[in-house]
Amino acid sequence: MTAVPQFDPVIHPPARLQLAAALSEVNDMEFGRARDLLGVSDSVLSKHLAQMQEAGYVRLRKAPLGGRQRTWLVLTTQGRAALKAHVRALQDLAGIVG
Amino acid sequence: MTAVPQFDPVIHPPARLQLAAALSEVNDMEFGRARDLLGVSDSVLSKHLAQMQEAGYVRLRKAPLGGRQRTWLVLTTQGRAALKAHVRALQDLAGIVG
DNA sequence: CTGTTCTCTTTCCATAATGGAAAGTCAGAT
DNA sequence: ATCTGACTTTCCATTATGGAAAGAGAACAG
Repeated sequence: MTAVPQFDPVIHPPARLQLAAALSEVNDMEFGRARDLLGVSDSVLSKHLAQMQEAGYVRLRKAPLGGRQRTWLVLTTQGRAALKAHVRALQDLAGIVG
Repeated sequence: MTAVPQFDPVIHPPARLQLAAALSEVNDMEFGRARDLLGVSDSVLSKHLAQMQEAGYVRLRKAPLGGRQRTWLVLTTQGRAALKAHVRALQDLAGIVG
């Protein structure tokens, strides 16, 4: 047999996986809230977002809130599919049903 | 709410996750077979195994086969549980049922 | 209009992880 | 005693990840 199917390198790393998972449960999330949720610095979240955007998994909506500009993170359909595929791949791989 | 629950750093990296998954489907696997399955070099597999052993997820059984000594990899109960927990954590996180 | 503040981005580093090649180890074959 | 096969360990190079600090843009103060 060849190799085991690879996981999506964009979505697999813990921080990005957790972010995708968190975003999958809401319509959108504020940048600052996501940063606190992951427990990382602004710069780190920003860099992860850049990669996820490049892969088309996340979209950033900039809109004012309380006077100041805020950035809202939205998991795209593609990102949602990638997350789901990851979970499914893992289940298949592990042969775990429940 | 504090941060998102962390994934087990020992079992989360792709190579080790795939190895754990592969081992979860069999009673044991030969070192060489696992190496080919993952598509890595001897040294790399050996190093991953060292970490998984240290975590108690894998046990190595050295036994002769065809005259030469071979190493058999066995996923421990603990390793199996860790894999299962990982999958479940992911499911919970993603809120994906099917 | 200019300076300040808030909210991200980008740059600059430092550290850790991952991978391969090559050298090292060890048991069994010769 | 030596050689060979099957890992293991060491050495290096590359990449990833993280934070701090400097940048950039928008809105507000004055």
